[in-house]
Amino acid sequence: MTDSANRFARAREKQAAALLEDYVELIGDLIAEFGEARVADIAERMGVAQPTATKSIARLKREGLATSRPYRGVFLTDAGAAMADRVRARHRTVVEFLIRIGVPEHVAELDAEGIEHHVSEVTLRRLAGFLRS
Amino acid sequence: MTDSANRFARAREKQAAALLEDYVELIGDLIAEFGEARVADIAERMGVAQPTATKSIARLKREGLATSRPYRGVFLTDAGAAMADRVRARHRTVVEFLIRIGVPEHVAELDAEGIEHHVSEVTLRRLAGFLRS
DNA sequence: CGAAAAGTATAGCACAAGCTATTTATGTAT
DNA sequence: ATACATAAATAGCTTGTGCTATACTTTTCG
Repeated sequence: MTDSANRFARAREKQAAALLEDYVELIGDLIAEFGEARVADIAERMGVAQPTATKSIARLKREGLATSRPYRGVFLTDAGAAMADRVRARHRTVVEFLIRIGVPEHVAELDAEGIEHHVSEVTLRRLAGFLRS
Repeated sequence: MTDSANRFARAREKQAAALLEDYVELIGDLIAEFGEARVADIAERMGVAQPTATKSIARLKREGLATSRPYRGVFLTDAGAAMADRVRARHRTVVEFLIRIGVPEHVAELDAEGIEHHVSEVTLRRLAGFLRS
């Protein structure tokens, strides 16, 4: 296995986790904002059709991150809520960092959405350290 | 369409382009290094099975980035070569930037592999500016 | 209370990217 | 020159994420 093969394999794994992270964070946001997370709202905010959201939520449930009952809202498990907190904090750090180095806020938000999922713990600490300096 | 829906949609598009970028850059590297890019070498460096590489190369050809003849090597079109140059430069900038803020080189390489595809032109210029300061 | 509207689920399709197993072509060496 | 080894292509499967169309609940309102 070459070094580059390992890099690519790791990037593929991160990518597979990215969608789950986005859904979990969004569900957490909706619950905080409205007290519940409806499938229709999740779909709208994710920018996908409603059945697509339903299918992804099924995957969240399979992975133990969320629960739901038919025709009722979606809820996060403890694991899901912990992931949501972690993801939200990382997202904020990345956005603030980009803004700090001079990226317009609007662009920072766009870029962060893709970048954040590939920022390791080590790099995240460096970004946070930079923000404090 | 909500703002967040747009962010997610854009991130999805970037992701779809990411694999093509990686292949094109790698093919460029192999040609520079060995004078040709063989499917087997591409597969090994990408960390995928050979038929997976063949399939992705078919997509590159469909999108006008590469050419190939059966049982012969893979070559980049002008568009492909231009993309390879652009991607390689961006990759270097992201890695160097991470190293500059204190991320260990090894981690910088790993993280950059995922991050680079989501760095916009605007952000790239900021990163380059930071490196010059 | 019952009908319309809204929300959710299900069915079924497409495509990308991964895999293994197999076939086909090329290149090499006896 | 043929046989063997290597390389590439093809067949066919899986999973994830997207879609539209349709069916089924639930809620709301006259």
